[in-house]
Amino acid sequence: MIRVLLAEDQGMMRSALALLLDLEDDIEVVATVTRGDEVVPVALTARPDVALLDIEMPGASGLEAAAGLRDGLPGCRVLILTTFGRPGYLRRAMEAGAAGFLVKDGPVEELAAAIRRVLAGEKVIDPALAAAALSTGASPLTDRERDVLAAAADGATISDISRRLHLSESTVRNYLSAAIGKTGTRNRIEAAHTARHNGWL
Amino acid sequence: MIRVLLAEDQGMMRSALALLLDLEDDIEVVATVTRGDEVVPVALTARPDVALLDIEMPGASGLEAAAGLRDGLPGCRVLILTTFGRPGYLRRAMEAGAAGFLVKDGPVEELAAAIRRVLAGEKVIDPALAAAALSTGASPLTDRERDVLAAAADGATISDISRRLHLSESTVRNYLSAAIGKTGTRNRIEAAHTARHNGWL
DNA sequence: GCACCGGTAGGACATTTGTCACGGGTGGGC
DNA sequence: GCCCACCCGTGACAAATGTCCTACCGGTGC
Repeated sequence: MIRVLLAEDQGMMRSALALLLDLEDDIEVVATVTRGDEVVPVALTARPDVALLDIEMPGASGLEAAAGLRDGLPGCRVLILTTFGRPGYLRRAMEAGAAGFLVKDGPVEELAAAIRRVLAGEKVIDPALAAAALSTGASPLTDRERDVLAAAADGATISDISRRLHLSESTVRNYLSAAIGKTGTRNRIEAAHTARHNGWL
Repeated sequence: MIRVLLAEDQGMMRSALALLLDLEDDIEVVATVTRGDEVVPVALTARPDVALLDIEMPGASGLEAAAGLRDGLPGCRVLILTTFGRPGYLRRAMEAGAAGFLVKDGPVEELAAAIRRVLAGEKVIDPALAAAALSTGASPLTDRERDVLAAAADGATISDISRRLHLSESTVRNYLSAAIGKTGTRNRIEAAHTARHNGWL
């Protein structure tokens, strides 16, 4: 039996996946969690062979959880399952030691198949997505530029950001300008859009 | 047997729900579609008793599809199933003649139960959500304000919007200013956030 | 040692954005 | 007929935003 840990915050998706996976006779869902920060502690006692992680979760992202698992439970394979096939997500998933990356499109049968394949040591990645990740390249944003852009993306003004990040207003303007330039856009809103689209936020 | 039409664009969710519903012995999924604009045509031949509609779909939203069904196939009950419990969504769903409104949290068992209840003529609505919808109130935005804010939300500048909507730049500024005022926010980004959060876009 | 990059900051400047006061037009409700 | 809401527009003004240049500091790589 393949022991699976399932991390997914959306209730209906979580229970549907758990039910479907349990229908497979070689797969057993040994634990389900709803928050990213519960993944590692629960995995340490449940000892899954494969962890199926959503990315967008409260507490911690699936990518952070993947990195935590690599350190805390190295034998456990990580399979990322996400709504958004953003190039940056795939890149970061691989850097966090994930063995596979699936998007929540495509049929459910893919899922069980992917679980068996990562357990056999294979890497499971959508080829089209891999190509997109390679062509898009790594994020051009520095850490600070990312922070500032993320803050600006939810409506903060320059002075809000400067207070929130303990920077001078001039510095914030410089970072924002740099982020806009590097993303090839015309203002902070477009910059935030393309950064999000590419998984750079 | 309860005949169900399932409209959901996300592949894994769609097939998972279809499978789970078919496991119930009094429910039969007679059609699945992936786009909002396929709902009515398919329903006219498949003749479902209940239509289970996602809101965010390509082609047309589930809310538009619900209105189409009310006109084209009045006997069919509509059950909206969505990720976001936005007050405005619930309000618009009811106005479009929906019999129920479920969020994709909570267990899958709720789903089959809700289907049976709407077929029995009941309205199925999360009480907490109903309270939020009532307290938030209807959208204060006029049609034009909504259009302009929506355009601004994805990075368009004033002159972009004026060209896209065939308005003068001054007019666009006035509408944006009005939208910012009515949402009680400080700039277009915050205005877009709260409008989206409340389901006004 | 030196070049380079990232973080931080200031100043000057043009552009964009947001506000306000005002006007006109249209259509619906009482 | 009158009022009101919505549509569309102008002009002026203040505030925020975006760009560019300069500068200093610490670390990293050669």
